[in-house]
Amino acid sequence: MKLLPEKTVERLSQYRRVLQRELASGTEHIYSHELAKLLHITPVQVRRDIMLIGHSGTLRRGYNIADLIDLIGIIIDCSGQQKVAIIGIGDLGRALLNYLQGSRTKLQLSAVFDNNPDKIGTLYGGILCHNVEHLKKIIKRENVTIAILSVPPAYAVEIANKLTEAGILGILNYTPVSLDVKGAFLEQYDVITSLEKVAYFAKPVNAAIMHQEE
Amino acid sequence: MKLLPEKTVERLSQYRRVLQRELASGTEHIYSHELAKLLHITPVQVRRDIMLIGHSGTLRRGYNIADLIDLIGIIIDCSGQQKVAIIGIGDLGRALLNYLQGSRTKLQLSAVFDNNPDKIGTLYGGILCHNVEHLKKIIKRENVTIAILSVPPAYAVEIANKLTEAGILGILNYTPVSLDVKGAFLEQYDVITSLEKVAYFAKPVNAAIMHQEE
DNA sequence: AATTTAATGTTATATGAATAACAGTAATAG
DNA sequence: CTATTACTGTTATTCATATAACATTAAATT
Ligand SMILES: NC(=O)c1ccc[n+]([C@@H]2O[C@H](COP(=O)([O-])OP(=O)(O)OC[C@H]3O[C@@H](n4cnc5c(N)ncnc54)[C@H](O)[C@@H]3O)[C@@H](O)[C@H]2O)c1
Ligand SMILES: NC(=O)c1ccc[n+]([C@@H]2O[C@H](COP(=O)([O-])OP(=O)(O)OC[C@H]3O[C@@H](n4cnc5c(N)ncnc54)[C@H](O)[C@@H]3O)[C@@H](O)[C@H]2O)c1
Repeated sequence: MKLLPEKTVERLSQYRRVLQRELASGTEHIYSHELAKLLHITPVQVRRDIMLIGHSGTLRRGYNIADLIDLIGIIIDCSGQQKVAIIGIGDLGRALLNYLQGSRTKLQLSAVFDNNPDKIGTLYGGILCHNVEHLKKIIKRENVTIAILSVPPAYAVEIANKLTEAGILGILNYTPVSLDVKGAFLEQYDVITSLEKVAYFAKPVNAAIMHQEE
Repeated sequence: MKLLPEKTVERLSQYRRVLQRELASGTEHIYSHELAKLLHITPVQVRRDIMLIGHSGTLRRGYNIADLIDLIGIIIDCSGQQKVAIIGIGDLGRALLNYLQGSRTKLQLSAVFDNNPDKIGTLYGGILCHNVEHLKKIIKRENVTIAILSVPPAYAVEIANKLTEAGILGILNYTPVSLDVKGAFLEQYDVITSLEKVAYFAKPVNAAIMHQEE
C-alpha cells in the first residue's frame, strides 16, 4: 500500500468537514462538481482524490456522503484512535484548544502540558494541565501519538527531543523554530512566514503581474 | 520581471528571521551551508533561492548578512511600506496580534476590527479596535493592503467581500471557510487540516512506510 | 432498442518545486 | 606560478502535483 500525496490528505480533511455539514442538512449524495464548488477547486481534483482512496460513486447519484465520511475517518484518524496533546497552554495553546473542541475532528485532545505552576493542575476545556516534567511518562502511558507544540521558542528543541524520546509519531510545531526530528512526522507552521508570503504577492507590482496572467 | 516561486518566498521569510538573529549576535557573513543548517534544508536550496533574488555572495566569505536582510526586505514587504489589519480580535486574533508585535517583521499592524461593542474603542497592543462597520472606509483611508481574517465562520464570506471591495491586496484567512476572492492574493490556513494531515502520516502503519523509505 | 446525456474513473501531459550535476572562481598551499 | 581547495552560481534532471484529455457507464429520452 502506497502513501497518499500530502495535498490529497489535506483535501480529504476539508472534504470531510463540508460533507459533515451536508449530511447534517439531510443530503445523502453529492456530485464531484458540487463538492468541488464548496471548496473552490475543480471537479477533476475531487474525483482524482476519491479515486486514490479507493472509493466509488454511483453514476447518476454521485458519492454517498456517509460512506465517504466514514472512509476518510478510517484513512486519516483511524476513526478516533489517535490522541493529541498540547504542550504550552498560553494564548495560542488556548485558542487552539477551544477551536479543536468546538470542531468535529475525530482526533481526541487528551492531555495538556505547561511549566507554569499556576496552570498546572487546572482544567482547560475539561482537560487537566500536567507538569511538563512528566511529559514523557504521560505521553507513553496515555499512548498519545500527536503533539502540538506551542511553547516559547527557547524551549522548542528541548521539548521536541523529549517528545520523540517518548515515542511520539507526529508533531505540529507552531514555534518559530526550525526543528529536525527523527522518527516522527513534522509539520511546521508560522504566521509570519504566511503573512510575509501574502505581502510579497500582494505588493502592487506583483499583484499586477498575477492579475494579468489570469 | 517574473514572480518568485511561492516556496522560495516562504523560505526568504525564514532566512531573514535567522539572519536577523545572526546579525544581532555580531556575525557579518554566512555560508550557504551554515544558513541551510539553521533551517534544516540543503545548501543548494539556499544558493538557488539567493540566486533567484539576484544576490551574490563572495567566494571565500559567503553572503553579507546585512545586505541580504535588506534585499529580502525590499522584495517581501517594501521595507515597511505595507500595512496589516486584523478582523475579529477574539482568542485567535489576540494571540496573533501579540505574536506579530513581538516579532521583527517589517509589516506594520495598523488596524483592528470587531463587532463587539465591548471591544470597539479599546486598545489591543496599542492599536485601537474599530467598529467593523467602518471597515471599508478605514481600510481605504489608511491604505491597508493586507488583512488577517479571524472572525467566526458565519461572517467570513461577508467580510471577505467587503475587504475586496475596499481594494485589499492580500488576505490571510484563518476561518475554516473556503473563500473565493478576486483581485487579491488569498492564503488559507486551518489547524484541523494541518493536524489531520499529521495524523495520517503519524498513523503507525504509515509511519512505518515513511521510515522504511529513508 | 438505439441514442443521447451527464456523470464517474483512468491515463497522459504540463507545471512547479527540489535535487543533483556541473561550471566557475578567488584564495591558499606547495 | 601552478595546483588545490572550498566555496558560489547555473543548468539539467527528477519528483510531486495539478490539469487536461479520454474512456466508461447507467439512466433518461426518443
Ligand atoms: N506559529 C504561529 O503562527 C504562532 C502564532 C503565535 C505564537 N506562536 C508561537 O507559539 C508559541 C506560544 O505562543 P503564545 O503566544 O501562546 O505564548 P505564551 O507565552 O502566551 O504561551 C506560552 C506557554 O508556554 C508555557 N511554557 C513556557 N515554558 C514551557 C516549558 N518549558 N514547557 C511547557 N510549557 C512551557 C508558558 O507557561 C505559557 O503558558 C511561541 O513560540 C510563539 O512564538 C506561533
Ligand atoms: N485556522 C485556524 O487554525 C484557527 C484556529 C482557531 C480558530 N480559528 C477560527 O478563527 C476564527 C476566530 O476564532 P477565535 O477562537 O478567535 O473565536 P472568538 O469567538 O474568540 O473570536 C471571534 C471574534 O470575532 C468577533 N466578531 C464576530 N463577528 C464579527 C464581525 N461580523 N465582524 C468583526 N468581528 C466579528 C467577535 O466579537 C470575536 O471578538 C473562527 O472562525 C475560528 O473558527 C481558526
